[in-house]
Amino acid sequence: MVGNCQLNRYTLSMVPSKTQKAPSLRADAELNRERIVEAARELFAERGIDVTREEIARRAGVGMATLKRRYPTQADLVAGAFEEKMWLFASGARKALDDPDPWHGFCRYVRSLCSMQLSDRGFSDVLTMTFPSVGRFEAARLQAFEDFSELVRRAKDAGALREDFVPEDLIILLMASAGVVAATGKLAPRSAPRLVGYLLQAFAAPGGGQLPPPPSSAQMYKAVLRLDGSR
Amino acid sequence: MVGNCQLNRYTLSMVPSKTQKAPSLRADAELNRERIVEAARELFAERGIDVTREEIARRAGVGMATLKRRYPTQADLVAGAFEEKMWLFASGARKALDDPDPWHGFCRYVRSLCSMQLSDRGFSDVLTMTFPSVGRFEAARLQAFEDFSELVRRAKDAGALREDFVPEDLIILLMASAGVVAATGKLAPRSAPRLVGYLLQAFAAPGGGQLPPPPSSAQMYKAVLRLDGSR
DNA sequence: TGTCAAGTGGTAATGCTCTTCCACTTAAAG
DNA sequence: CTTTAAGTGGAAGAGCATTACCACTTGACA
Repeated sequence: MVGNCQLNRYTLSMVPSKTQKAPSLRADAELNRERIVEAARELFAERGIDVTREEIARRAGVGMATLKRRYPTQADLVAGAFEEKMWLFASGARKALDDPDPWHGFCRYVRSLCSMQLSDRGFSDVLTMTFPSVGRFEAARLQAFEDFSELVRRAKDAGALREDFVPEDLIILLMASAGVVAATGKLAPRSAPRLVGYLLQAFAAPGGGQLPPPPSSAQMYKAVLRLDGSR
Repeated sequence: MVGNCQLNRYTLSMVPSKTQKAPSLRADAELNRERIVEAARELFAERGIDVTREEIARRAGVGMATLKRRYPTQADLVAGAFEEKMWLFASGARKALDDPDPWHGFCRYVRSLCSMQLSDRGFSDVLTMTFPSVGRFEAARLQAFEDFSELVRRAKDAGALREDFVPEDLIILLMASAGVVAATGKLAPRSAPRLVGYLLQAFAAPGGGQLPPPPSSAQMYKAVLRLDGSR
């Protein structure tokens, strides 16, 4: 499932070379492929991974047939659009390990993931909910999970992270945050970080930590009712 | 479900009488209507509010035309299926106010909402995400929000709830929990309460509180990949 | 019991997206 | 420049869920 990589230091497989994916594609065809990926990234980021393929083709300026030829299914397209970002997600955990203060690295990493979710609804979907391209990202996911687990160990040893925290709690946090992002739409930048703030405080062994301010009551009300045209 | 019970306070508006909704419906037609609502409740609970209307008609044992006549849109159907539960949701906040210990009432209420989400995916959807029947439940929602706000005030006065908590944080919690429920499928009963446990601890002024145990790593892995046939 | 409007289910029509097919275009190699 | 296979867009077709229609059935009331 995890694939054949496994990367002593994931250098090679870390960045999947494009030639690997497109071994021999005519120049114009390759250009079209890139346009498609770009269009998919934009639309996924704006509206999540459920945008229609026709719309992607339209924005990319290609015909449906071309899209279909390059990326036969929605899952292929999602994989193509988010592969790099998944590795960014993974490399973030590795970078967090470099932080001399493991708890600081932990918080920074979690917050950075939340930011990624906020700036890209599609990525938020991919990380947690509705998973169309199952084994596609497993290498990256596993790598991130292993590094994060090590980070957890260190943060516990430093006495900053509660002992009963388990790495799977990160997944729960990502799902929770994704739920908030999906539900609050435009207001997400105000509410999702607040959730994360609460959770980081709950994860901390003693007390510490700052809590971001909440959105206003009226804003929240509109968000729930979707009166603001979100989603 | 909640029926015509409930609390002299908001007796009238609390329970929308069925005669109001169906002023004069032939006996057999009324029976069919009830069958539809029942079928919708079952299917919504199992698979969320996106089940196809055709399937609902099939389970109810009526034709599509009948369904359409009674409940022209999905939103009408959702409103019909969840109206009682929304009032249960609201009355829970009122009941929580009766608790002599406001913080205890607070926690119990929040946990009960989480339970409702767990036992009914559709209700989880209705409470937070994708909201098709906008102004339909607003009376109940508003009632719940007011009572909950009062509960928050008391819990703060008792020194049990942190001062910077705002009632809107409950909505964030519900959205977060809904995200976890939606994402983890069958595993939700193990993961959503853990999220709520963390959050309640974060909400508490000092420390206190129990944290439910997390699901196993393998389970979580399968949940994320949707290998368990969930959803 | 007879009447009839309310109520019913099947089916055809609509709308939306994805998929398939095919004649035309064009990059690339000799 | 010529050749040709890779690549292209549009249009037609298939699948699915919702909506509209219509001839038939049945509860309710006199």
